[in-house]
This record gives sequence, C-alpha cells and structure tokens, in this order.
Amino acid sequence: MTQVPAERAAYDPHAVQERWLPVWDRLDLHRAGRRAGAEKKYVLDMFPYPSGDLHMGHAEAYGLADVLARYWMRRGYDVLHPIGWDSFGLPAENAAIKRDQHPAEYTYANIETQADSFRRYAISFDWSRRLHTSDPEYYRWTQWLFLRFRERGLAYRKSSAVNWCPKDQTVLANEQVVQGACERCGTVVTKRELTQWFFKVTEYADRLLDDMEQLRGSWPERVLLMQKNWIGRSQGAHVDFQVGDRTVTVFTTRPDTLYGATFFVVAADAPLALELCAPAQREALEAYRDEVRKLSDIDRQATDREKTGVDLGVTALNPVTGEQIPVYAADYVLADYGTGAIMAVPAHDQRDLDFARAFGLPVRVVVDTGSPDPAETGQATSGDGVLVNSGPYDGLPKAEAIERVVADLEARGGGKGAINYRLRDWLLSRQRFWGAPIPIVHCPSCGEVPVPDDQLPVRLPDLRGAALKPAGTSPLGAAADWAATPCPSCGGDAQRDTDTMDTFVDSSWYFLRYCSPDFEDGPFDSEAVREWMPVAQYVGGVEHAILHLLYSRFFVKVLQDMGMVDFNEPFSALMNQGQVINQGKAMSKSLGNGIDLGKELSSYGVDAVRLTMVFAGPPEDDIDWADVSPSGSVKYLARVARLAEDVGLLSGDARDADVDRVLARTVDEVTRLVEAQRLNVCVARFMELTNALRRAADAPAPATASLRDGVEALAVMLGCFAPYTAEEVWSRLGHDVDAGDSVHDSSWPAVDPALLVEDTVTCVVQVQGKVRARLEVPPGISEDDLRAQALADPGVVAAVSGREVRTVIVRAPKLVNVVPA
RNA sequence: GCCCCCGUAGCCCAAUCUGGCAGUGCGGCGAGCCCCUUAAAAGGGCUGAGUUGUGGGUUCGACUCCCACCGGGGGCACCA
Repeated sequence: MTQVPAERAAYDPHAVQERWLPVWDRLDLHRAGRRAGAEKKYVLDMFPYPSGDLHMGHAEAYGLADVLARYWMRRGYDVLHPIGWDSFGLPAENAAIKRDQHPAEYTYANIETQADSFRRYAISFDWSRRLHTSDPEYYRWTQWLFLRFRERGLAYRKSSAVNWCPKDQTVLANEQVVQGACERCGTVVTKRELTQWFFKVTEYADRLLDDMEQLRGSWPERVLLMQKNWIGRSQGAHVDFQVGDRTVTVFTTRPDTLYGATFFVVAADAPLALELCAPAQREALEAYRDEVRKLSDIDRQATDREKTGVDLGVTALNPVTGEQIPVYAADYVLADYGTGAIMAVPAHDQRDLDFARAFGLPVRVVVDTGSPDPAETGQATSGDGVLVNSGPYDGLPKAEAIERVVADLEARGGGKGAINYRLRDWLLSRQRFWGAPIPIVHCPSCGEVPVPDDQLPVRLPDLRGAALKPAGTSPLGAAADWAATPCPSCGGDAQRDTDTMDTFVDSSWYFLRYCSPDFEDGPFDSEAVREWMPVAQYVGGVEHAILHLLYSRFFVKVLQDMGMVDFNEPFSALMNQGQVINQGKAMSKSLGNGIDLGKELSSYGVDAVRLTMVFAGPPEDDIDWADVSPSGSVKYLARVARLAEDVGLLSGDARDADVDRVLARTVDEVTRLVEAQRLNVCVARFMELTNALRRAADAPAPATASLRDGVEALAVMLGCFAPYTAEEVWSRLGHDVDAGDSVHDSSWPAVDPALLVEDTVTCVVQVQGKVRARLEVPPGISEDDLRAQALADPGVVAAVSGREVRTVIVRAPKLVNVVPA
C-alpha cells in the first residue's frame, strides 16, 4: 500500500465539519427554485415536535430523506426540501406549568436548539421556508380552514360519549386511543358525554378507501392495510324491525340469514335500550347499565368475556318471516357502530351463539355449510353454503341469497342494501391551552357564530404557569377577559369557544404551506402548490399510519372539492423508516438504554453517524445500536479521504478499462438502488468501489485519469450520504469549493452504456444440477456452440463418466445442465 | 382468534421479484504474516467461518415457487 505521511493519516471529522459548514451556509445550495426550469421534486420529512434536542430517531429519519433529496438535486431536479415545527402541543404546556412559564418560551427555545442541530447534521433543508404551527401567521390559516370546513358542513358540534384521558384532562379522537389507552401517555381512557367539535371524515370514507389504489406500490403495503382496516367498509343491508310501534333498523352483512334471526339485541349503553324497555324490566336494565358503565373499554372489549345482557320484555317483528323475537340489551353490541342494534343469528355468528347459549335461546341453522350443528358444537358456521329453513330462499347459495333478500326487501319496503364503516368522525376539540383556538363565538341570541375572516387569527390569551393547569375544561375559559367578546353578528355579549384544536389539524396542511410560506391571501398560493405538490417522497414513522396520514388525505380531498388544489392525494410515495433501538428494546429513560445523539456526533462526527444509520440495514428496518458501530464508518471515511489525497497527487492521463468498467457498473447499480430506496446496499457498493480504486491506485503504473474519474464520481454519490467527507474529497481533487465549486452543486455521474457490456460471461456447466465446470464465453454465443463446448469440457466428461447423456438444457450464455441417463 | 411480514456466516445485510456459481460489507475475539511508524502503541493490508429455521412437494435444477410446521416481529380484534 501507498505510504501515508503522518500528517494526513489522521482523518479528523470535526475539522472537516468546521471547515465546510460555514462555506455551505454562504453558498446557499439547497434553496428550492435554484434550478428553475428543471423538473420539480418535493421531498418531505414529517416535521418534528420541539421537545428538547434532536435524538437518534431524528438522525435516522432526516438522514434517510436527506439522501433522497440530495440525490434528486444531483440528478438535476429542482428540489423542495423544507423544514418546520409542529410546535403546538401538550409537552410544552406541561413544561410551562412546571416551570411557571409561557409554553412559547419552552417551544421556541427548543426549536432554535433543533434548528442548529439540523444545520450541523447537514440536512439539505431550504431554510427560507421554515414555519411553526404555533405562529399566529400559521394558525390564522388553520382557523380559516376550520371555518371553510364548517361552511361545507364538514365541521359540526354534537353531544356524544367521547374518549376522555383522565391524565391529560382532555378528550381524544378515536385514532388517538390505542387498545383503550391514550396514545400519548398510556393512561386508560374513559368515556364522557360532552358536546364537542367534529370533522366529518366519514363523508369521505369511500374516497379515502378507493383512492388508496393510486398509492399501491409507492406506499408501504401495511400502511394501506391499516388504513383499510381503520376505515372498515362493510357491504350489507339495513333491515327494519318493528318493536311495538317503533321501527328499529339494524345493519347486517348477512341478510341471507334473516330466517335464522332468533332474537334481537340493542347496545345496553345506547338511549335506544331505555326507550324500548318494558316498564317491568326497567329496574333490571338500569342495574345492568350501571354494571356496564363500571367496565373500562379494555375489559369491555375482551373477546373471551362471558356474554351478559338483560331481557327488555318486548319483541321485535322480523320483516321477512313475520316472526316475533325477544329483544335484549347487551354490552357486546356497540352503541356507535352501525345502528347500535342487531338481529342475532346464533347459528352463523359466534358472538350471537355465545349469547344464545348463555341465555337458552334457540339456534336455527339457515345456511347449510356442511359443518356440524352449531347448537351442538358451540361453533357458529359463517362460511359458504346453501340456504335451508328459509322459505322461498331454500336451495340458493349464500351469495345469491344475499342479493335476492336485499332485492325483495327493497321491493317490499322494510330494508335496503347499505354500506357501513368502522371509521368515526374526527373529534377535534381539546380542553387544553397550547393549540389553535376554535374561531367560533357562542351568542345567547344568535347561537354559534363564526369569527369573521378579517378578525383572524383569534390569538391565544397570555396565560402561563399555574393558569394552564388542566381542570377538565379548557384553561382558555379562565381567561374571562379574553373569552368575553361581542357577537360578530348582533354585537351583544357573547363568549368565545374556549377549546383549542387537536394538533393533528395543524399538521394536516403544513405541507401545502411550505409551497408559499409567506403567502398572506390564503393558507397557500394555489399556483405554488400546483408547481410542487403532490409530495414526491414523504418520509416518517409508521406510528402515523392512521393518524396524520389519514387526516392529511382527508384535508386534501376537501381542499380538492373546494377547488383549492387539483389533486386528490397529498403524498405520492411514502417511506417508513425503522426505529433506532438499543439492545433489542426501544430506548427509554426507565431502561437506561438511551443513546445520546450529541455524544455519538462528538465521538465519531456527523458523517460517520449518518453513514452508520443508512448502512445498518434496509431503511424500514429497526436499527439496534448495539449491533453497529460508527467507528467502522469513521475508518471507511478515512480510507476514502486518504484515497482522494493520494489520487489528487498523481499526474498523467492514463486510463484503465477495468477501472472504468467497475466505476460504470457501480454508478449504474447505485442509481437503481437509490431509486429503489435500498440505501444500505448503496453503501456496500461504495465500499467495494473504494477498495477497487485503492487497489488500482497502488498498482505500479496507476491509471490516473480513470482513478480521478472514479474518486470524483464516488465523491458525488457519497456526498448524498456523508456530505462533509465528500466535500473534503472533492476539494482534495482540486475543486475550489470556496469559489462555489461544491460537490453539493455537482451532477450525478454519467454512465457510458458501452462500459456495462461484458466482453465475456461466465457460463456454469452443471451435471445433474451440480456445478462441474465454468466456461468463459462471448455473450452472444449460440446454443449449439455452447452445448458442444460444454460437452467437450474435461470436467464434464469426467463427471458424466461414460454414461449416456439423456438431456442437455442450454440457457445461453449463462448455463448448461447435462443430465446423464 | 384473524390477517400481514420476516427466518441466509458471530452481526447487520445481498442474491428471492424474474428458479440456474450462496456473496458484499461490518464488528468482536483469537492467531499468524506483511507495510508504515517505532520507545511503544495506534493505523493499514492479507488469511476464516454456511445442511440458506425444519419437513415435504413441484422441477433437469430450489435460498428463490407451493404446502405444512417451528421461531421472531407487526397489525386488527365483541365492528354485526
């Protein structure tokens, strides 16, 4: 190996960082619009929440997106890669209470810390478009959008049983309740009857589901699956049953089993249960409802629970059979799904069967599936089959029966085909301070009155410290001076709405604001949005699979209907990066297994940490920090730096076809790998290329021109992953970075297709599937020539050992398989 | 319980889509040799390691396709 003088044997990543960062700041390399006229690409990271400094997770996510953004810049695209902060939210509020501060102090101090870290971490952001959702200039438009949604009937207030987090003292959307617990703090969620604001997401259920077809292939399959499950479309029918003089509609996916409905159940906690109940059963029902109320959602939803319920002492009339069946109230029927009432078909539904067996109710098979009688086995039969005991429908297969029953119901009245969703409307009110106030005034005479657009934003009052303590109602209510306001409509005394919006409202449109962050005539400039949107590549954690991503999709569809955007999906492609974990577990304070990003960066430098993150595995896989070490990356980067130094000192214009070919193959492959987002493999290829170039540089008569091209191309490609080292390499090759010739303003290396063509290929000759010989042959060799050559090969002859050859399979030019008798 | 993904060297991965040579890289430990620098260390280079989770099937040929099982991860789950 070439002798390395001591003064440059040491590669000091920190010196490299300090040298180039100020130069880059001056050159302003990442401003969107810099390549005006070129095709545009919008690369977006899910924006950060400003809690403390950046951590390992940020380093990974933003590092990955940065590779893609820089790659597209090198490919000549005009790239928008913006940054902002999701800066409303609970942690700031809780910190403010603890420290007797205003939430803004904590928030904006952390934003500055994170911004500075991002800069040193060398993320290619366009800093000129920075936004914060807690700025009045931003939340003005969040409020404006709320009012437009309300005008379209998509924001409305209703009283209902809502999820309540006792710790955070606020209501939560369904999406923010995970397995019965608060998504944020893990506290078991309870129910409260409250009047709250909702967005009518359900009106968009079909489009949210159907438009996922466009995303197939460019979004992770599991995210699409999760959204599909969350929306939960069920095809079925509404069927009307008469209970006394009332019509009670049920939703069923199995109208074919109407003849098997032997009882009827309403949700015990629904008002309907009380309304239907016979006076004699009233007391029993009240007692049962008290029991149900005591259960947590988690207990209630346990599927292995005994079925419980109360006979309401009335009957329901089956519209098809004319039969009167008993009506029960039970907690296994959910008040807020379907109509809150069901027809129970114990033979063909496991839950109904469990209930029937607990209460001694009849089980009637109406679809013969070939399985044994559910009444005997306790196993409901839900599969395909032929109808029996079903009057005129006997003998029909299940699918046909469903159609016929629905058609008959529609013809006669008493029911019709229907689609039902699991998705509920988005509860957006929050009883907390640090969010966008809901721009509504409640007037004793005019009712709900929107704040006029020209009075937006409705700014937050100046509350701090103890005044923010959660008290079950919004702290804004305590700011009496703020809440009291003249009614915009009649001028009389009125009160502002004191709730704030869910912070997911803020983040449902921020990607649009980036296109024109200073626009003052609306939330965004439609012209700018047309140029940049939809986002070409979105990068973020899978934890938002059905929160932020569903909400943003909803927003864009509404904006499309408003004529403000001309596309229906905000994010054309989505990458979910994995988590950074340690010793097999998520990092946490209680486990004490946290890794401090700042320490890693000061030990190994930015580039080594970035490279380690990307190289550790496929982007979507978790990285166990115990399995990797940036020290290997430091060594690699040092090797590259040394190589650049050595090659920079060589003179001459000799070329070597082998070096050129290796380079061409690497560039070609890395290009395809980046496009396929297989970034870890790219790094492996860089290492191979580096090794090949090193060997070539150490040869007795180095091919200087080929080597220079190779190292230069390596610098350009590596620059997307390890920007500081690449700039150093670029500079060592003689580029004057200070004068503006930066590797981060260079072009992706071109590939000469002629260099990708192989002179010869290796043909494998197998005998009975075992490799017995290898032949170097021209790629265009004919089957006959190849067969002849293979059969003449001594190794093959030996392996066949005189036996007769039964078949020869030839796949020119790569393979011959000889099969002896 | 239902659905999805994944099991390749000590480790993270590649080759699986489209069946045809099982390979790149990394780290730890140990050993030897070489280079450089030497007071020493550090640094650089070379040299290893495999029944592709198990069993069956399809095929001339299976890490690759199919089936079953085992193991790991994730999602959904009283949604009618």
